[in-house]
Amino acid sequence: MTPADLSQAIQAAVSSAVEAGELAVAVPEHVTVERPKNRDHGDYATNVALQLAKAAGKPPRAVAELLAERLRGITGVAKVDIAGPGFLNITLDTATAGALARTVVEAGEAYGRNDALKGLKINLEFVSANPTGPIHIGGVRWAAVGDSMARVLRASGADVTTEYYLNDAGVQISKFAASLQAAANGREVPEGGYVGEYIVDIAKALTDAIPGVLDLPEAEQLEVFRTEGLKLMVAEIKRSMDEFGTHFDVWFSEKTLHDSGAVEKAIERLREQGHVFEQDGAVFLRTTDFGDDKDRVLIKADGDKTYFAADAAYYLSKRDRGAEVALYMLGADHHGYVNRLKAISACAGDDMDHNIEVKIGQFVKMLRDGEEVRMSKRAGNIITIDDVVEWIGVDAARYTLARSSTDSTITLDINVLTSQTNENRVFYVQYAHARMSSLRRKAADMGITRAADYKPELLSTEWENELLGKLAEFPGVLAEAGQFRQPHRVAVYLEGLAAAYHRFWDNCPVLPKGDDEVTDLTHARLWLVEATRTVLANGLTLLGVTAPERM
RNA sequence: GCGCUCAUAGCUCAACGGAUAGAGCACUUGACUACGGAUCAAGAGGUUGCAGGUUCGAAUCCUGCUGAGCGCACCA
Repeated sequence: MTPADLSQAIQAAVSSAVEAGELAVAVPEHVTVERPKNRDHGDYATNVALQLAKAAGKPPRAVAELLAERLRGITGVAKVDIAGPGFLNITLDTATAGALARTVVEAGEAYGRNDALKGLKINLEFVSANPTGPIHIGGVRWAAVGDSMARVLRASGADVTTEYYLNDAGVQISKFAASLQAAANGREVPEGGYVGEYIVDIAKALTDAIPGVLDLPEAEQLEVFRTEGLKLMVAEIKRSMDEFGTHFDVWFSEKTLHDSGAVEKAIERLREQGHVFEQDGAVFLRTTDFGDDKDRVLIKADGDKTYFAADAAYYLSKRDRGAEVALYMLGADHHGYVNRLKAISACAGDDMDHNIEVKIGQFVKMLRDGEEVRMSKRAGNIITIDDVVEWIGVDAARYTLARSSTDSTITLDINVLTSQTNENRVFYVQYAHARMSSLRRKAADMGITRAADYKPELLSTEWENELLGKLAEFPGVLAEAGQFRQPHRVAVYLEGLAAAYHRFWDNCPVLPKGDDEVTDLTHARLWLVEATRTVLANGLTLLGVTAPERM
């Protein structure tokens, strides 16, 4: 019996009490069932009586009593207690709790998947760093979190399109091209241009690929550096992302929005909605109607479209392509954009509280030898995604970056992470998986296979009960991670699961020693181990981290 | 000046409005003739930045304050 099953059973109990006229409340849509921290509080606890008490006009404990009567009649429920202000503490019988292990093993990779977001079409945009340099550490955080986000959302049934927005039009690209040209000609990088090894590298790659480029007239030369340099840089970014295990379904070019007339069309559509006005020769969107602190220019007095106008066209493109929710993941330096982005949605006639979501992620600080390493894309002295992978590997990087809430700034100590000590929590989790894999190999060597006549009631120790409880939590954790858009919950969960397994390991021998017989308990524990291995592997996959058989 | 975000153990981080705020690291003390000791057990470590408010209950929600980061273009 999973917490979800129990939740439904409690809902049914509420309905029953309502129908019997004992409780005058609306049946709640969702009943919370959680694993109490304190084991004296049973296998599961619900606060539903506390929440219904006010509406019912009865003391919480009286409501709890009504429900407890009904819950005690459910098959598999061993005990129901009322505790504290009105919590219901529920204990399952051992066989019912243990049956979950087999359920998990049989579901395999599908265990944990749920329908919390079924049918929701989400466009998830992340990273989207300018293609004028390598992805830096902030982008790496988004690559890790965004990719996990996509996996988590899909596991909850959402239809997700991942997207990288390439700012391949405009002034920054011109500066990038000019910087390449300068480097190729051995000249000083122009004021405000890009410097760094990668500029020299790309310039060289470009002149190697197109030998006659330096003989062209300046203007033509610059154009070649612009188009070809951009291609090389984007290819670099794609390679880095690929090596990082991060996949984008769509690489969306800003330039195509301008070239196709999509920007003009977007402005027209916003005008039809009545939120566009003209002033001092420029065309504005009245974003202040929807919470922005000033109106935003779409077309400047000189006739040029702004970056903001392209943003509006891009949002509409996402919606036109079928996304019900446009989910943006932006760095903290872009938090000022949230209101204007949401206003675009509202100005287009959409629901700004539903059709658009903007997640802001805090910065990543890096320490080396106890001092902060400063990073500046434009200054050249940068920590790139490739550096991070080289230093700590994809698994440790993805796990470490994805295990914290994006609301938190995180500090990564390069010395610690390069030393590969067990401070990298990913090792703790992966080690648990390696141990289970080892156990599986060992069992196979001994000729032991899991018996079909699984006897779940034999899993009766506190360590087995705790581990089973953890396994049962997984689908709920996944659903919450999806609903709250917080993939880090998966990592936090996995650490708890790994800890529960390590404790089980220390207290519950699985395989027979010496000449001991293979017993039903051996088989039952093998089911439990395999179930745990399955969930650990499923969770690690959601984070884009490998589940090693050996370490 | 205005706005957004953040503030939890010495450090790095958790905690759908729920019961005694949890992990890891570091520190102290134990457990290897058991399937992988990259593990486990025990101990110590907190006025959840400060002050009010909302309620059965607040780290969580509201207000004010303090501190930090970031943002406030007819730039991209």
